[in-house]
Amino acid sequence: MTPQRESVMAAVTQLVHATPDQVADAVPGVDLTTVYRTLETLEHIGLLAHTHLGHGAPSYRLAADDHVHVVCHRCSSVIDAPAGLADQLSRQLAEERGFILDRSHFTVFGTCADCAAGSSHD
Amino acid sequence: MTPQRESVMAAVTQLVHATPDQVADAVPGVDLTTVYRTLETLEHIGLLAHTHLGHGAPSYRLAADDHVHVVCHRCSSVIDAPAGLADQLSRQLAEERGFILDRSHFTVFGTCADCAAGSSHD
DNA sequence: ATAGCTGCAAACGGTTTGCCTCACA
DNA sequence: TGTGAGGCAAACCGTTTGCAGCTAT
Repeated sequence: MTPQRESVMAAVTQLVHATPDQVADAVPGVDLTTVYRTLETLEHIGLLAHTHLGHGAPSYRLAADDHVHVVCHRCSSVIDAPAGLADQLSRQLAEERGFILDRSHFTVFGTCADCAAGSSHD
Repeated sequence: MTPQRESVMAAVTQLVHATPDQVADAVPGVDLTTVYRTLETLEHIGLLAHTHLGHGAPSYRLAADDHVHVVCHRCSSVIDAPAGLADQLSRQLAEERGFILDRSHFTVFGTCADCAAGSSHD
């Protein structure tokens, strides 16, 4: 655990969800390359997890923070839902196909209630 | 419907799942930029849909081909599962949160049976 | 004439690579 | 003194933008 790694962990902890770019901004003095390499390392040893919350950069968070993501692609809001939301699907995939769902990577897209209500704009 | 658009539709139909790059390879003489713009247009008018099957480029397919994707991130295999797989989750999100799940964009990740069995590597 | 589509080239965002340096076992 | 971590710059991939030419109203 180098100082840079401690800083990156601290930044992700504080930001809850963070792209590599956001992490780099939060840890001035640490090179962006180092941020990428560090995020990868920390994920590999199981401290962090990432998922894709949209078209851009991936979002990192603490692996211990076990929840799934529900993203509105109209307003881009991200809802953190309890991990249990994926349980039934997870069970079904396991039973029918022996497939082990990775919940940490689980994100679904759609239209949130607010956007569905005021569904004027595209 | 220009000739280029017909070609792109034909290519996606034939490839089943195709990245913009793969489409461009399948339609020589059509510029990559045109492929991007055409895929976007065809998606907008409801003929195509795309989802993200991994870290790289998005994958386009016919919108009429209504299924969800299950991806093994160990061997990168893509399983096309019936759209019904998402029904329970879809219902739950609608009831609890008024969230309308977009099935065309639905992809889940995990470890397939084969990789889970021979789980030596990585 | 006008509007929309195409091609080409350049810009762009996000990420990775190569290489050289430094710190510490 | 050798191994791993960090910094910097350049390459890289996928995508978008600007612009000019073409085609079919």
